[in-house]
Amino acid sequence: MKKRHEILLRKLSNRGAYSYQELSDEFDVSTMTIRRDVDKLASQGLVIKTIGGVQKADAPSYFYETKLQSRFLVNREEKLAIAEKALELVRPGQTLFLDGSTTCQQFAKQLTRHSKGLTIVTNSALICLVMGEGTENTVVCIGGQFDKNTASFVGPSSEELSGNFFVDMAFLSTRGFVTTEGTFESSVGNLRIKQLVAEQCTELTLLVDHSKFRMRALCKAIDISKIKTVVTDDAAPEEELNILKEQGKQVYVATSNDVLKIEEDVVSAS
Amino acid sequence: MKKRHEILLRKLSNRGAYSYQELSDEFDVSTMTIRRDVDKLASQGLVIKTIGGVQKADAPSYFYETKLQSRFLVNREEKLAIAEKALELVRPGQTLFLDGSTTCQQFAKQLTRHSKGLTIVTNSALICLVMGEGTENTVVCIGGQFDKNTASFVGPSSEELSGNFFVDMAFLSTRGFVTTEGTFESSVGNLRIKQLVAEQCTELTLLVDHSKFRMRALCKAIDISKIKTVVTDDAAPEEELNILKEQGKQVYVATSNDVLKIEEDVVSAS
DNA sequence: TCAATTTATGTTAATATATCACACGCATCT
DNA sequence: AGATGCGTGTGATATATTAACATAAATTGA
Repeated sequence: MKKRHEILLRKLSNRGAYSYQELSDEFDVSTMTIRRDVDKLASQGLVIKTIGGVQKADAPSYFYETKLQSRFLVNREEKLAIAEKALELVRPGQTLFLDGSTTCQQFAKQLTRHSKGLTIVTNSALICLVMGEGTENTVVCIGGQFDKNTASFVGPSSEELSGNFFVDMAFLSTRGFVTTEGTFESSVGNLRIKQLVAEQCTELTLLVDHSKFRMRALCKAIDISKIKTVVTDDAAPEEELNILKEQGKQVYVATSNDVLKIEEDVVSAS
Repeated sequence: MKKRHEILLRKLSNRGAYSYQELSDEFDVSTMTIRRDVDKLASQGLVIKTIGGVQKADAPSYFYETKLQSRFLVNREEKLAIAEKALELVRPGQTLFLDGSTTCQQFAKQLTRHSKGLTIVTNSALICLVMGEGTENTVVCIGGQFDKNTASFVGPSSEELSGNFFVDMAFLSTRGFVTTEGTFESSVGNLRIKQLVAEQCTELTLLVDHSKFRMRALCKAIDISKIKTVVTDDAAPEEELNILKEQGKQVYVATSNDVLKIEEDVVSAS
């Protein structure tokens, strides 16, 4: 590895992108030479060639999990809208629990931007990283066996530990939600932790996008009686929301700017 | 958000990059239209424009921590060489502890590729994610308060939990290493956990690049008597290695292909 | 030490790519 | 109907990329 290569990588880690011209001036070599440097680094995946310059290759590919990444994109706008709405529920100085769902990741991102002085308890590695960047909040993580599908910690030692935490508000997402019964999960891993958290929080808030309503899954997780508040998006079925209100639940409906369903055919055909 | 935009993002999450021509054919619109789509998405940071096409914006920026990222680049080749060498020490079925250092991250990456059936215990969120991707190993994480500088978990509850784990081999890195005394750390956060792990492992291996030798830091962490094996790179001072050998330590020296020091002046001047 | 070889670099011309400006079709609103 | 705004396609122009060649510097082997 050449000296210029090393320096270029370090420069990129400070500032995200440089033009060939800038680099040519700074290193005092021709743009052609810089181009050749960049070609080499790009072929190793260390940088990304852009038009007229070079950009840092953000995170090495192992920094994220592909399945999670794609799940992050499903109903992205609704999840963002729900996360923003949920911000209204948080009071200064509170202790919160967030599960490892992508909805809660969005929520964590919003919390990082708009709040400080909170204590966040989670069992998700990604939430820790999300909140780690420039946050003014304290983040506590429950350990345990790492589940790569959800990037969160599950199993006996998690459960033991989560039994020690008592939070003001728990924010949970779910796989399926039946308004007369409660929430459902399809994997037993997260089930137990969610149940423990539901037991030990003062208030339980459910973050559910419209696609979860009227869906059951393998196991019942949390009984409807434990849920105090529900935050969803404006595509959620009216009648279900009415059932919740009749039960005395607080219902928050977030309006997402642009709800566009994607024909799965088009995508899977590619 | 337009339908084409949504679909393009999902396509990119499956396959990393597309040319304008391909997209033009698939969507049956002109390349100009695709270019305009990509421009919009690029301005939102959702994709990256490349020459003749578009590439997915790997991880959202909050997926990684900037300081960590840059630390990852310091002595990168030496750390990689050390990580590869350390692979030789691992036996099938063992239980290992890895700390949150960048050297151990490299090691974790190598383990993911070259081993299976191991149980890895760590207090680092990044190691979990590193090993989560396609690993055949079990990963267990110690929870606790999240330290954003090292992306690892520290504090009382971590210490309590780490007291429950007994591993075959612990791989630790360090801030400073004096061959006649032991290792040194500059933050108290990781100190206690490293000490506990050192107590409770059958074998302790130190992964240190040459820059750590003869350096002290705020607190003494681990006494030299506890260390059984040292893995370092070929720029480590000979005499120090001899001192280790005289003490009966196992010493492994990794040869990095290309050791080039970078003048800090040049970098910091930028 | 010198010549031979490789490697790194700069210059130019060609090719490919990106951008701009304009015109068209289509929907919406008054 | 006419006006407005939006998305789109076409072609001209500007810019960037690549390839080919020439030169300079470093490396190698006798």
